[in-house]
Amino acid sequence: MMTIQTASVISKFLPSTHDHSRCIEVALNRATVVCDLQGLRLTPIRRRVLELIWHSHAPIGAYSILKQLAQNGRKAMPPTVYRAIAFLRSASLVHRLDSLNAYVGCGDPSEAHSGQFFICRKCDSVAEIHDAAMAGLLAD
Amino acid sequence: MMTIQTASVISKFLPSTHDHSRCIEVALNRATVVCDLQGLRLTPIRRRVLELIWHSHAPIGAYSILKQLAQNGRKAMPPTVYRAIAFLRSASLVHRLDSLNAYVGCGDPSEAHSGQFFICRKCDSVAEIHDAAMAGLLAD
DNA sequence: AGTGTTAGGTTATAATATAACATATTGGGC
DNA sequence: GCCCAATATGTTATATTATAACCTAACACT
Repeated sequence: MMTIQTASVISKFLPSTHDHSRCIEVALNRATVVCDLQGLRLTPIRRRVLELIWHSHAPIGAYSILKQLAQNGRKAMPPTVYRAIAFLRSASLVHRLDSLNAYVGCGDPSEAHSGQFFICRKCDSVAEIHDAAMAGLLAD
Repeated sequence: MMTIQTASVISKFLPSTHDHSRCIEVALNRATVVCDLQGLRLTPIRRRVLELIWHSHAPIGAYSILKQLAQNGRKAMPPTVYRAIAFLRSASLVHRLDSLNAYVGCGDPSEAHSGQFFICRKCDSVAEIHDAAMAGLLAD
């Protein structure tokens, strides 16, 4: 038996009543700042994809993003979306949820990290935690 | 900040020198017992797929299993493999590693469980742990 | 303006997984 | 042993997710 500690909550489940437009606004503003600071280019496509991912706290699939991009007049193909996702992930603005083949906005893009997620089966909403001490097991 | 505890090691990384034929043998024997006890049918296809998954401690993809099944005279199609995998997973004999779209034998099929995995980037080998207390976060 | 770098467009295809329906095999009651 | 219902497998087609490869456009810097 071993012990794992020091997990911190990055984002919690929010009540369905929360003002989500505020979440989107905050996320986009943060993204702008993060990219500015790091000399990254948050182009219109990348910004739009991030906005679509933040449409809710539920993870969204790449082809769902693609459909919505296409609706807005743009004709978009898969590489467009996957490139935007790759960029956003590399900037820690978005995480991939492997178990769902889907993507979700990161609540704390201040620095690169990998976290763990809890996915609500009722509302599909996601909470993120970060555990800094798991490496302990690797000593075995 | 919150604390998560009580993670137990289900299977460790093994030295590359270990007698892997023994691992396969043990896994197949355990599978026979587990299925017997639960009234599950470990058919030749299912047994063969389990054996292929246990070919090493590295996770293996469904289509890789498929190719190897096909080599042995059987002509196999995707549903054959996916059904066998579904059965083995339902019996906790195999786990899916979402991040790799791949499957790995379970070191402790004694009862249903979901675990966490560490994947060695050098040898692709997998170690499994189980954490019983993560539900604490859900109280939020 | 010229040029090297990064971003995006376009076409095609790879890799993973399942739907839907047909056939075969199995285990259990009689 | 025979039949039936349930389970397992075969077969065909297609859905879903993701990337390769190559080309053009926009940008940033001199």
